[in-house]
Amino acid sequence: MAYRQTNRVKEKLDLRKKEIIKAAREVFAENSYQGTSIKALAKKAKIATGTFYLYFSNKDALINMIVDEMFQELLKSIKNERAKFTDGFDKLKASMEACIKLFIKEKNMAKILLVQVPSVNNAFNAKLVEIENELIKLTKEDLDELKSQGRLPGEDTLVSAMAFVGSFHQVIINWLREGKPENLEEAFETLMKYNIRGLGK
Amino acid sequence: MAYRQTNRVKEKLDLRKKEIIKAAREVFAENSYQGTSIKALAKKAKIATGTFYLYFSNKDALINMIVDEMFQELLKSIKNERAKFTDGFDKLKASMEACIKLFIKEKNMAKILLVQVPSVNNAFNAKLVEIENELIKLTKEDLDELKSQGRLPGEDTLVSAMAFVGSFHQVIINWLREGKPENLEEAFETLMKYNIRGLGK
DNA sequence: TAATAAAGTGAATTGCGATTCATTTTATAA
DNA sequence: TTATAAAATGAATCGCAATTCACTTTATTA
Repeated sequence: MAYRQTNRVKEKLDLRKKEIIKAAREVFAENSYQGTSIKALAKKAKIATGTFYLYFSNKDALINMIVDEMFQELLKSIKNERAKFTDGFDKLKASMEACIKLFIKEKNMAKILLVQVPSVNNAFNAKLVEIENELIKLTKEDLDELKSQGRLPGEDTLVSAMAFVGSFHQVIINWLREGKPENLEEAFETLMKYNIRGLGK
Repeated sequence: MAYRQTNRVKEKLDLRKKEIIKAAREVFAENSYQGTSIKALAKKAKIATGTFYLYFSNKDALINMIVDEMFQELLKSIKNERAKFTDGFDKLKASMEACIKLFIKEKNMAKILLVQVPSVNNAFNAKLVEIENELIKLTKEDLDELKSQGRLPGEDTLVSAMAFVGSFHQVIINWLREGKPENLEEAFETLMKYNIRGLGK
């Protein structure tokens, strides 16, 4: 016998896998998921097309991994920021601020996630919807808590949560798509005011 | 010479074209635009696949015609309802009510337009974005008018308009996707209250 | 009713991009 | 240094769906 994968090689492979993901994020953001062939992706990642399949079973596996990573990062960031507050309104604000900050930091990633929203395949679409619904659910929990404290009017918190998340979604989408509003952080302040009033504080 | 298209035939062709569009709306709503082949569409429309190309130059031409029709219907409906009012807030409410009513009436259509949002091709995507932006623009005009009357705080009306439209968008999307909220008309009332407060009336 | 043109048909073609695979290169260990 | 297994390569294959086209059917008019 002669050859057992050594640590040095393992690290090299790990690195290369990360490079492929990085390249994928870039080309997917430039073109779209659908619009980029494995060939083009491979070119960007500086590997042969066949090599791609040594790292991912297929194109879907790749996009799923990317979306999962994004989702995890988003949730982690939200949880981190929320932990700093106890008041319901503060937590709500912290959540959305975490989103905004992450999107600013990872604009490319956000484009894939939010702008391209490709109906690519059911599994992928379902994942995006799941993320959105998770955010709505988290928001609804905050609203229910505030409502139980008598700090919000007795309206349907599900609809309010959707309105809340939807308003952010729309502004972020437009910012990603056409750069309007120019300053997302500034828009965030307006948006928060809008929604806090909307909730009926 | 022998044969000139007669009126009877012209009408038959017109009818068939409409049937194809109707069938397309149905299958696109069931599966997606991308997910339905011309063959499947033809089957639904009870024509041969080749016949499709006698009516449309290609698949894109079809979806563009459908989206255009939807857009026209939506704008017409909005304008109709708005014309009944002069007060800014009333016009705003009338616009959104017109949207909601049309979406309820044309749920299938709405699914294609809003849920599938396929990144299919740039031209198509651009059209969807255009529709959304048009709505935001119309809303912004209303807000600017209200602002000039001193009936709204001095915040960025573009961001407010996006928040307004986005909140509706989100609720409608969720209603289409998973049937929550169950009663869209009821949600509409909550949403209007939310947004009127949000605007800072 | 016969000649002709429009309308319709669906199997065959085409094109495109994901995936495979025979071959080459690189890394490991005896 | 050599034998062997892993990793990489990219041209060839495969599959799928849009589009075409040779042929059939239907409608019109002389």
